[in-house]
Amino acid sequence: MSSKKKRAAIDLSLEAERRPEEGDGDGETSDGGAMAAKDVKQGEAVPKEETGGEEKVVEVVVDQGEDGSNEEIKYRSRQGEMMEEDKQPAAANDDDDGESDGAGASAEEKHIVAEAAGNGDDDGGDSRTAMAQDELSEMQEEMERMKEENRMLRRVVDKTVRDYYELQMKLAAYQQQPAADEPKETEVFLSLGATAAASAGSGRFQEAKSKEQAPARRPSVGSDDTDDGKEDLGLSLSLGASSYEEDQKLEARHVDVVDGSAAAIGDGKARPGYALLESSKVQGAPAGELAAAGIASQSVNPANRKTRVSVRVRCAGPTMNDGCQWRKYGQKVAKGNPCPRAYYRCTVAPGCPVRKQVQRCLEDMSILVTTYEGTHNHPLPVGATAMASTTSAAATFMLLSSTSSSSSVSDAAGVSTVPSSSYLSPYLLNSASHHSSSPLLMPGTSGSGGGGGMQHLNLFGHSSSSSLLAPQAPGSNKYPWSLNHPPLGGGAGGGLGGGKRPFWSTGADDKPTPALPENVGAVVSDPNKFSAAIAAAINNFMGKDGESSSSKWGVVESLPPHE
DNA sequence: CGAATTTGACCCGCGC
DNA sequence: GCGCGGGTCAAATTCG
Repeated sequence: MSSKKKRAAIDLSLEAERRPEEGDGDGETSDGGAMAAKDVKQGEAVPKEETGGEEKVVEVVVDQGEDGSNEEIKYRSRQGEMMEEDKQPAAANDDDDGESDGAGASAEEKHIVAEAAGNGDDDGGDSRTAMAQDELSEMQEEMERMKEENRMLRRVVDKTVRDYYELQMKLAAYQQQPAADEPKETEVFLSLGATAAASAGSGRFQEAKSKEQAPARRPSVGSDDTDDGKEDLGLSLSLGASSYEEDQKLEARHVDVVDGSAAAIGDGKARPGYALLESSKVQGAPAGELAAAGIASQSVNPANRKTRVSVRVRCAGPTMNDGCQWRKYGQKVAKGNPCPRAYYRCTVAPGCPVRKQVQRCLEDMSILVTTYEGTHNHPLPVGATAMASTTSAAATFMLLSSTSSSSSVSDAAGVSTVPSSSYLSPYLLNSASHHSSSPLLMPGTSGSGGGGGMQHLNLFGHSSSSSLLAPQAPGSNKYPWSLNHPPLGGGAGGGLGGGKRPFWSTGADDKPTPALPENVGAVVSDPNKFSAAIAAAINNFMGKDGESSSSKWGVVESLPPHE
């Protein structure tokens, strides 16, 4: 009856810092505010679950400086209220600083005293000793004053901190209220990256959702229309989990790696053909592999789980190199997006049920949206494993973050180490179906208001404009990928598996990549780099308040295929 | 010649 | 019940 659904989506975005000169783009952005087909799709899919569900959204926006350092962090509730980044850590630090300052003062004082005494002993002159003593007393007085001042300051700080906590609690309570009322759907949206990018990204998500959701739900994010121009590109990973408690329909989790410019794909639609994730099938990968992937074998969850992992990557090739071998078995133009959607099947192992859909993002044609479904019944190539591991971790991290967000969003930053991501291991991993039993996940879904919800986290790097991978073939085809392109290794050639065809990822050798920044590199082309990029994003995110290393955001890029 | 891709047709679920 | 749209199948075609 009550087809309750838990849905959690986490979106992690790695935004590539782009150079202005690369921004010439090819006018791909011409599609303006048009919604990406996948967005539409998502929008279509979500409605079933979200109709009537009230959403709670907490958005974390991290502004990044040009160098990628985080300059500003804000939490934004769904209702649009925005409060300054919880200075909790900062406040604590201030407090500590204050104490340490005090300690430092005392130490200094002692030092001075000792020095004065030493001088006196050395010189032995009365007058000089008297002068020293006068000086000393003066300094002591000053010290006293400073101490007093320090105490006052500390009181002020304490009070401020208390006030802050109070406000935070109030906010949390306020945010939880709606969730309690309508536990069906909760959504946490976290974005990291340039404000513009983040808001743009969230905007897109909203855009996608607004399809089926009440428009009023996300007032805070606005102007989706302006997103197009931003072209914040990069890699984002979003993880979503949805469980249909109704009968054994299926519980789906999907991790989307989405760039900020596009919405997550996930359509939670239950399709018959999705019965790919029976845990029983989880057997192919050797333990070592699983371990490497950060997957701990675990209690199998009763079948009926579908895993969907959506990866969005700026990629010029027909597909991104995920380390697996794929064979194209179909292509179709989805409504709302002129770019055809290609269907691939994993050919690494004969009976592997894993499939993937690849489609260009309408908003930014340079972005490739790859959605994986199912679980491999065979050991994964190293590259695929790496990606699986990373995306899993990212997803897990997101979940954890969002989980804690219900009480205190700031905790998200504290979730630095995400141990086993097994439960989320949807991405290409055999054990994809284990996730649900994860204790970590549970609190997230159930705790956040009883129904689970949608969580979104975006890690955006700085976004500038224009696509990194500018138009490959300037005269010929505006969107070469939108046409039936020769394989280029993308579909079936796939990478590490030792496919016959060289993957385009390595095509860098063949063809000089136009305007590709060295640091950008073909991350996507190399699954390891890809995962590294995600990891970097996560690390960056976690270390945001620390001296956020100006480390560049991972740039998920793929080199254009050689033609 | 075998393998992979293309592409139109078919199937199925969902909304109206 | 019908139409729409997404996903899959399989014959035809292309490529190495």
